[in-house]
Amino acid sequence: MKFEAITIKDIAKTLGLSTSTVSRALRDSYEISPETKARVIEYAREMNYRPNPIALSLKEKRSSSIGVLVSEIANSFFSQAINGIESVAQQKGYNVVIAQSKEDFNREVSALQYLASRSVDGILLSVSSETSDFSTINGLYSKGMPVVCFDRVVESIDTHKVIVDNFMAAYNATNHLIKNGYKQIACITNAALLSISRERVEGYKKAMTDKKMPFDEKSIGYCPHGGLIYEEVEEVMNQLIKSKNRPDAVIACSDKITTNIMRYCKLKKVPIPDSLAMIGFSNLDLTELLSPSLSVVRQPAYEMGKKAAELLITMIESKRPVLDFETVILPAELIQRASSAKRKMVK
Amino acid sequence: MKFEAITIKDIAKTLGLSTSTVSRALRDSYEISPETKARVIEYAREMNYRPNPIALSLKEKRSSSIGVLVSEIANSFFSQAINGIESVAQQKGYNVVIAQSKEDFNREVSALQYLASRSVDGILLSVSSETSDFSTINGLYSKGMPVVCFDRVVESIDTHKVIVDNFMAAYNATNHLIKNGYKQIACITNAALLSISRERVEGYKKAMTDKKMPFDEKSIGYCPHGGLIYEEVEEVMNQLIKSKNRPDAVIACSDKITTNIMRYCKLKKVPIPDSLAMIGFSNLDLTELLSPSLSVVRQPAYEMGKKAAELLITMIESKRPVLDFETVILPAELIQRASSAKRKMVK
DNA sequence: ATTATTTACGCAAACGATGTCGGGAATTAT
DNA sequence: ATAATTCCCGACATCGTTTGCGTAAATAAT
Repeated sequence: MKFEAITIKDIAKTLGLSTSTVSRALRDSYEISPETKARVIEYAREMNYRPNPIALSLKEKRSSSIGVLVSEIANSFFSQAINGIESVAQQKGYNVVIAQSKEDFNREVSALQYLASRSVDGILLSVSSETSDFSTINGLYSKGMPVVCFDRVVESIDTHKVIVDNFMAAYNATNHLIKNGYKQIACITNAALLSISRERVEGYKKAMTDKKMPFDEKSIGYCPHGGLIYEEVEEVMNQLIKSKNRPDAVIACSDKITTNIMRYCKLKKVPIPDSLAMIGFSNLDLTELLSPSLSVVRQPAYEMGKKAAELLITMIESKRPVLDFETVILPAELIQRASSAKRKMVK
Repeated sequence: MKFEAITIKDIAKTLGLSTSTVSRALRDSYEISPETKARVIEYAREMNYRPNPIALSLKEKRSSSIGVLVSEIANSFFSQAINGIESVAQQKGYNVVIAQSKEDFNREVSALQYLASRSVDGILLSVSSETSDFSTINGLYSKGMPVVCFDRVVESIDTHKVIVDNFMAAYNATNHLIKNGYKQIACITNAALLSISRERVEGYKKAMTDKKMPFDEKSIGYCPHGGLIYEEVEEVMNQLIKSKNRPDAVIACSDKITTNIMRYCKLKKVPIPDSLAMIGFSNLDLTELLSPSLSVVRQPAYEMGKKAAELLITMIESKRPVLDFETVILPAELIQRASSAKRKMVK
């Protein structure tokens, strides 16, 4: 089954003209007589002619499309970011090709390879949590593929980056828990080597040391798959709950980790916040409806996507190599709700 | 800034061969001597050569990509469906271009036009709630563009369709409320002309009449934007709550309507289920964590996406026009939780 | 009337890859 | 030794579109 669209050739044939004349008539060239123009335009409209973008791409060496590579679409942060990306792309005449890595390094590499081979003009990238080898993306970038990183950035490549102030976000979230009277605060985050993990852990550590709170490396739990798998969160939580210094509060550093901790507490009947307070990074729009209503760090996902897409399109359309790179740092929003309410003074 | 990939021409030039020879060597043609083959393959590997898919598309008149048009990516049902689509596409060598209508008819038409103009080999469509004029999609389909509808189908085109048994899903959900003792059951759904709305309303009506429950058209509320806008849900709820026959239970027929009713009840302090029980269509994976835990009708979104993509690719790859169409009807799952718990006998 | 200019269009090349055809050289058959 | 066959490879057209260049006819300038 095949869809055959009408081409300039068809128009030329029926109208007894050459393809060049038709092409020029459609582009309203001064070289074409008004009568011919009218004939061509009328017929093209009638037949609902649309230029074949593939032929254009081949000729122009650009596809007017951008690739987006994220770990998972079914994640509120990323789907909101994609919304932002789409809004810009649509407006600037680009279309968006989306690929998912599912936090899997091999899938990431093959997705990049695909996007690369000239089918997209640029790439918006948020690396998978497994990725520690950046040679694929580095290779593409050094060959001239415009790349903008967002959220999870690659330090080793020098390009535009759009991130959230992860340090401050985690610092503020931790501080909020401290202020509300919690003493043993744990931090559960993504894979250790991810930029967002490192920055968030730094923020957490800084808040803890600033306030001279007790903590050690055991207070920090890592989820190599970003919490995508319930069991990895369960394991980390089991460790923490059973440890000598059982935490009375936890800060969850990703969307999936946040919801999986809630699930864990529900299953294990750990009351929040009385037995364990929590605040989590999340972009779900119904965290207020959870039981208990959830304190969250909310990232400006839509704006991040928008900004990243704008930067990418600027790079793509720039005539000369871009050398001056921007790192846009947007603030996250701290929303205080019941899950991190003031600690009840027991004893 | 431009990314210039290596081409067959470049290889031909450096190796002192013709492009045809290089092409044949890479495709392992018997016409090429083993030595030449080895030289070409080795050099291509070294330079990380990849055929330009755009050139291929132009020649083969196919792009190996499929378009997906949904109302909104940031919707758990659709993002899960897209996951299913992607899994099939990836495996069959297609890539996925995603477009959103945002429940806006004009955006839907322009997205279809874009996808159409030969840049995709087929389209997976779930129409927007505003759409009542199907001429664009009908036109494309009649010109030979393979289309598979899923979830929200277009009756007027005869093609493969993948849906949920909306009638039974709504019937069972309503019955569940009846069994749990609720007397005045309202139904809030999407735009009236959407297939899913009609089928779900039919299921609701059947359950009500079967059990001789009182209801009239005023018990049914419609949200033209599919609940995407809080205010439209608010208005419908206000009407219902203030009506003479105030409902004691409600069935919400879409993801967004479900969460917005919960939000409404929280804001207006309507206790669930004591003052208003509810069950809603939802594919969120944390409805159990809501307060109260939410009874839901869960659709097999991933499977639907998978099946729809499989059918579409079959259509695309079929040599002769497909005439025998399948309508796949999958069952939805009813999950009973606190929000629709047995009615407390007041009075 | 001759030349210069404008008008309005067609021809051909290009983008990258593939497939058809054809042909020179080497090998085998007669 | 000549004819037939095989082996390798190159030239060319093609997909749809744009664009530089060429040019016939019409008009304007001399």
